[in-house]
Amino acid sequence: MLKIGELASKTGLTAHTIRFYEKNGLINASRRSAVGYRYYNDSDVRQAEFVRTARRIGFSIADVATLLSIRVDKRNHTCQDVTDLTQRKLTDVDEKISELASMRKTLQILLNSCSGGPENASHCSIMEALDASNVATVRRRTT
Amino acid sequence: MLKIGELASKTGLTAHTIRFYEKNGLINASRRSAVGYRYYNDSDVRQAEFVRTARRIGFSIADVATLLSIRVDKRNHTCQDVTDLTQRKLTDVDEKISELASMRKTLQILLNSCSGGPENASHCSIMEALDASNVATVRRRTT
DNA sequence: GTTGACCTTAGAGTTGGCTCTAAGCTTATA
DNA sequence: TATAAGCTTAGAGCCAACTCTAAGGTCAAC
Repeated sequence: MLKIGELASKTGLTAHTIRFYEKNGLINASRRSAVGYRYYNDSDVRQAEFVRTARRIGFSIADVATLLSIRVDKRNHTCQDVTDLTQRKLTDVDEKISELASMRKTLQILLNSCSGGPENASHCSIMEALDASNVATVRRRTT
Repeated sequence: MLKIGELASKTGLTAHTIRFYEKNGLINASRRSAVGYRYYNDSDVRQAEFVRTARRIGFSIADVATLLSIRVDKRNHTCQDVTDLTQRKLTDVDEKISELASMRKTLQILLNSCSGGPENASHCSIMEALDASNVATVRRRTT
């Protein structure tokens, strides 16, 4: 049986985070000592690792709670329940990526438009583009 | 001279957001009526549009404040000041994209590993992969 | 028997960017 | 003149996921 600090170093979570996850129903200590210390058995450790893995992949705390509820009762859930959640997450991630890709593209265009040199910014094409309110009007440099 | 609601509909910001930006030094009303109504002139409107454009591209409020300080005093800033900020932002965006791309890859592998069918989740390969703590061990389906 | 590392709790603070509320005043329209 | 739409402020609330604090109790080692 591990104490919270031991679980922390084993999982790479902090003790604070473990308590926070407990408050959110993701991790629990199957035993408490007489004075209240948390003790984690092998099954608790596996659950904590499951949580950590799922969080790293990008599942939210609410998602992980759902995954755990499937995990404890696999026979009453289908593979589709799991893939649906995973697919939703993938769609979220794709949306975020495309927003960022759009920002990236604009930033890159801005950078290409400006020399970046030590001359003063009076005619800086990035500043002009931001002022134009229509960043699409920015041109690549040809010099 | 526009009132705050007019500026809001002109820029696509809300009046709340405009006041919030004012508190953060991004937008100001060059005139107040006797009873305190904000009035925006053309220059204020252009600044508000600049702010909106920069925010849409992904610059933070602090970044926009920096850009504005360059904007009001272009002669004492260089193109490099501007490109440095833009480059930093691009690097941030790239970092976020690569985190998301890594999540995306894992999610896609998980999805490929599981049929997603109506059978119960007892042998769901996604659940198994999350349990394995080593999601890299997951296999694509060959069926 | 004292030091120092570790544990407990409730609850507040952080980050960033809004978003909203309450309570009241002003202005435009019918 | 009545009503509705719009404006003012300070300040609270929201979101996610932590992160930290205060004030104290416990435990192992020397």
